[in-house]
Amino acid sequence: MSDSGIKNMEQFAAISGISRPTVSKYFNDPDSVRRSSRERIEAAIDKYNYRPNIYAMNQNRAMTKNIGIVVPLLSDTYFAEIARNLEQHCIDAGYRPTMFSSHGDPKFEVEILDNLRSLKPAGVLIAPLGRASNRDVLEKFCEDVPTLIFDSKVGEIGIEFVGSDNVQFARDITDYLCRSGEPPCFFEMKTPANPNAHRRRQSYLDAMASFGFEPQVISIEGEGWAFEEIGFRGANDALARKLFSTNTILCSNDRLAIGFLTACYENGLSVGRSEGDAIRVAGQDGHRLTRYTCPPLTTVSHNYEAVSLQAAKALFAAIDGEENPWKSTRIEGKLILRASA
Amino acid sequence: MSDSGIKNMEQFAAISGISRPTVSKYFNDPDSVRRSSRERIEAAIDKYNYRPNIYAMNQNRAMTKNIGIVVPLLSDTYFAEIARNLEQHCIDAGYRPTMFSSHGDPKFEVEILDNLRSLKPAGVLIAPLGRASNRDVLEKFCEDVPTLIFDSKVGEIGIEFVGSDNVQFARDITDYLCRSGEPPCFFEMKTPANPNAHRRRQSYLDAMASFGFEPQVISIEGEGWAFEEIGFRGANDALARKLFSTNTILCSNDRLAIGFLTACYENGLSVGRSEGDAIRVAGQDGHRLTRYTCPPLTTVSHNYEAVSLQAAKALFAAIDGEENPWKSTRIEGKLILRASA
DNA sequence: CCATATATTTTACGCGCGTAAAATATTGAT
DNA sequence: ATCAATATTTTACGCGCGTAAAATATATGG
Repeated sequence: MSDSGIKNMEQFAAISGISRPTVSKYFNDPDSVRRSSRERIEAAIDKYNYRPNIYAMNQNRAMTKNIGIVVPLLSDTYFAEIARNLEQHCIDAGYRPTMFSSHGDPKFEVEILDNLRSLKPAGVLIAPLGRASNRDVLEKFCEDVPTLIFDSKVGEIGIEFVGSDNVQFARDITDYLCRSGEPPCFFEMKTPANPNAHRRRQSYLDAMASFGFEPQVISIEGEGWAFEEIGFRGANDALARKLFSTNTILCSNDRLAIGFLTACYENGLSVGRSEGDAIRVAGQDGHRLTRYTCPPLTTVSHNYEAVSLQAAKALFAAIDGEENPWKSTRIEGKLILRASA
Repeated sequence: MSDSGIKNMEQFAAISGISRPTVSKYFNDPDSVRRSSRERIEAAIDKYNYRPNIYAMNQNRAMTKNIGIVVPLLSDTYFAEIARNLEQHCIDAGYRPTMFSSHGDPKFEVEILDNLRSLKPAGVLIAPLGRASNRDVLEKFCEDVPTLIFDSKVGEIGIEFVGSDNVQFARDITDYLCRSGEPPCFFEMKTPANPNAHRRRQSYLDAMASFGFEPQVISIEGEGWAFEEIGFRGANDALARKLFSTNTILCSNDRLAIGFLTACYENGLSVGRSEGDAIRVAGQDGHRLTRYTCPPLTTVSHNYEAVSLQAAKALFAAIDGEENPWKSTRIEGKLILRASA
């Protein structure tokens, strides 16, 4: 019964006994028509299952109800999780979200922005690739479309920036590791895709300095987004070369840490904070699988819900015309203590 | 310079010295206009960066170039991976894919199909939730829109079914486990969301019978898609109750196996196929992180590329008008031997 | 070079809906 | 009941493009 013979709003309006423009108003905001009209329209909708043609709706409208959600990599559970949260917030607010993944490639990112323009979105939520992003394209896009950048800050552009407080992440976990055992070294990619990695490293250095400990940073080779593999190889290599001056490793992120744990396992190093353990390993991000590594990984978790809610609300406010000065909102993470450190 | 004053195809056509309908033809198929026209149009595109209004393009067209890709859960790396592959195939074939996640909830699945109708897609690729899917809605949708169901078969509906050969998965790994040590028991969820789980169990039973071994199936409680947690709890419980009559565990899928490994770790059971190891654990799916579990997990991997390619090609053929009888294509997986078994 | 077949472009019209402005209905106070 | 003020509906027009049919250009064969 999905096609009940009603082809357009004209016919639907005729059958429900209301003028077409009133029906049009109803679909844009059910509360903008008289109660009696609304009831008649809704009865007719139930009866004939009519939906307006979405293309005709949007073609002559300055701004649609579409919102684009762009992340660097949907197969990364962190981004999948936050994208899911954002999607729900958009739906709840009456928007039509569409998700896009840059697949770790700046060319795709540019292409997505290009396609997004033609969708005439009311707004866009984007987690840029970071270092690899085309800043000019992104900046131009922000000028043309209400855009909120989250996760990785790329200049002071867009409505505002919302992300995690990576300084606090690294400070708190460094603090914890120093108090509970040997001071950690910092294990990271030499050329990380994501600028947050730099903040975490710097915060680690600052924390170590404030405690009066000598810091050590191990920067490993590797390009791309296969962090587990990069961490695994890097750890194997560093272990073979006995690079570590401490038994405690703070990884720049959880996925590197997962690779690190595998290297420890294959090198016969027992990971943990107990007497007989050889090494302590911690991560950062609160990756969903860190609970199930062996041993479970000590980490700092993003506050997914707070980040996505803040990002969504700020975008909606901007769409509604609120003019606020650019700002950066950084949300604290939560230390999660597990057996690995 | 994105807005160069050109507002519509009329103006663009005038400037490039070609009639508007010819320009329209060009955008629908650049090869359908004379070479000289094409070159002039492309020069003008470069110069003025004009793009047709996507809504106006689609509102008066029987069929769009949109393709919907629907998966049960985008945060599950298996679906994220296969969705990514499908997306690329659609783009390569000149379609505009849009990804949707049912978030494990049949209500969302129905809602997505409902929204999809109004997008007037040329076709849809859907991995249904499975057991929980609303079959009537899905069947009706398949009648109205060219739809290809993949991963989980739900009746003989849609263009064809494309998925992995789960019978072969379980047979081959059971075979391997029997030959290389004690025959395995089968560890699964009692009420799995995905019908493939049943095929795997049955195939395990058949394989065991053919070898003349006594099968054992451990079916654990748990609802939803948090498979690692369900596997972890189920394994803890089963280990405590000493339910296993063998030292070899074949898990119904990798995510259950990841939880199982964690339980082994926390119970002090060393997992592996070496002399001193207490237990062997294997999974099925080829989850991307199984390489980095401790120990790395023996599994059967989906042939992601073959599944997605077959699904995409079949859909495109149907969109192009090819009428083929419904069929089921099941693609073999590849045994991946690692340290866990 | 001409006639015919074919490829390409142009003419002409309509799709389904948004929206300003005009017309009408409703409300509230007197 | 009356009248202004306000809420709601209707009139009237146009958005940007797809597409069938008509007109024209190009290719082919003799």
